[in-house]
Amino acid sequence: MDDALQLPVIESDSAERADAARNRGRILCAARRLFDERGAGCVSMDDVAEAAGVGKGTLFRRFGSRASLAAAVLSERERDFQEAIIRGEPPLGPGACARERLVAFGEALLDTLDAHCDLLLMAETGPARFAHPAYGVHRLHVTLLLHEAEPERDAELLADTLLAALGAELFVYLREVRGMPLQRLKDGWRELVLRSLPVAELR
Amino acid sequence: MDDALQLPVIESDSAERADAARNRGRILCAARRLFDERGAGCVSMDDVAEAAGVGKGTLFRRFGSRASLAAAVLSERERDFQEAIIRGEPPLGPGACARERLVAFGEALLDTLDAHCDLLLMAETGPARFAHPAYGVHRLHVTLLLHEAEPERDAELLADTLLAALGAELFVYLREVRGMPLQRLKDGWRELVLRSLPVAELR
DNA sequence: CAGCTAACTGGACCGAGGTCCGTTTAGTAA
DNA sequence: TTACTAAACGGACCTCGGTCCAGTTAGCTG
Repeated sequence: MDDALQLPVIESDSAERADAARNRGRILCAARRLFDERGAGCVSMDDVAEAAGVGKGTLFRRFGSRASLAAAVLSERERDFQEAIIRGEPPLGPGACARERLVAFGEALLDTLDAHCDLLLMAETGPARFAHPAYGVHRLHVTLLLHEAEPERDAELLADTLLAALGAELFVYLREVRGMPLQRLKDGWRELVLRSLPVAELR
Repeated sequence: MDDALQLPVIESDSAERADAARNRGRILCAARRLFDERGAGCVSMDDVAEAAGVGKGTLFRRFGSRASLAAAVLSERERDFQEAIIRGEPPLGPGACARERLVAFGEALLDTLDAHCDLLLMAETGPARFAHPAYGVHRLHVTLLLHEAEPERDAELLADTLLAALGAELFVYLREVRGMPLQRLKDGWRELVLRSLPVAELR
């Protein structure tokens, strides 16, 4: 079924020179450490370059932008997440009905946001969110589920709309400014999804 | 009823010195002209300062940030919009049922986005969106309507969630990258709202 | 091993948003 | 008119994301 949507987030370039690979490793390692120590918001790209013992040009050659670097640091988690969605256990993976899978998808994403909101914020800044391959995967997944639950619906649009409710900026605002607990956001998501989709008739 | 929510977007500071007022006017005028000529994305703050014949410090003293300047330029339109919401004709203003008012609200906001998307994008960049008073007004309005339609619901959270579907970044993505026509977004909004709220029982 | 080239490197550089602070000026009180 | 002060002014300056390009090097080929 939807196995076809497995897009590797990071393609290890087969024709990558040894020094390039080494520097990529150094950069990722240094970035991970700095983000962990100070929080992603307090680390500049110069900091990363210096900590990795690498010039700024190299840093940007490897990871075209700040948002991209954040995404790369998160790629492991994202890969696991995609794996769980595509081949994992229900209700996240195949086997459950579309509505339940959607609810589980959102709740899992909210957990990820809770754990890495500063990094995700950095990755989703500005239009970067929509450009990132991970967003494409999420959108496709949600679109397919929506289509499965209700084929007549405008699933494409609704997918992007629902995903907007799981954006990092909104999340941070709701949690930190409005002070809403995580569970409340999950309940809200569940309610939103259940109301937006009809109950499956034939099951 | 909800007349109480009228928050003036721009409070003309009563104790504002004459030179300050003059410069504020110059800046707004120059900004409006430049944005109009080149599009908001191609105008730097230095450009605005120079065109207004004012130092950069003055520009930032008057309007603390780029996002704020954009908001100020939009404030006229926003004031009209708030007026229409609070005291205008139904279905946007009071008189229609909450669901219809919500649908109308979103459609009107989508029209505004369509007309001024570059300015709104500039105004909503990053966390600025949530900080702006206009967002507060919109949120309050939507919250009250939701509460009216279904008092048991978590209206606070749902309001922010629904507003996320009307964000400028999402709008630009849907229109320009995904190529969706405006009417499609309006239909999607209507569908989303109607499904999220129960039909009024007593009318 | 020598020669070649495509890829990589790194730091100088740029533009833009935003801050700082010494100077100027509007408004007021004597 | 003069003296005084709080406010406004403006441009030098800072930080930071991102680009450029001259020099270097990995890895292949003969």
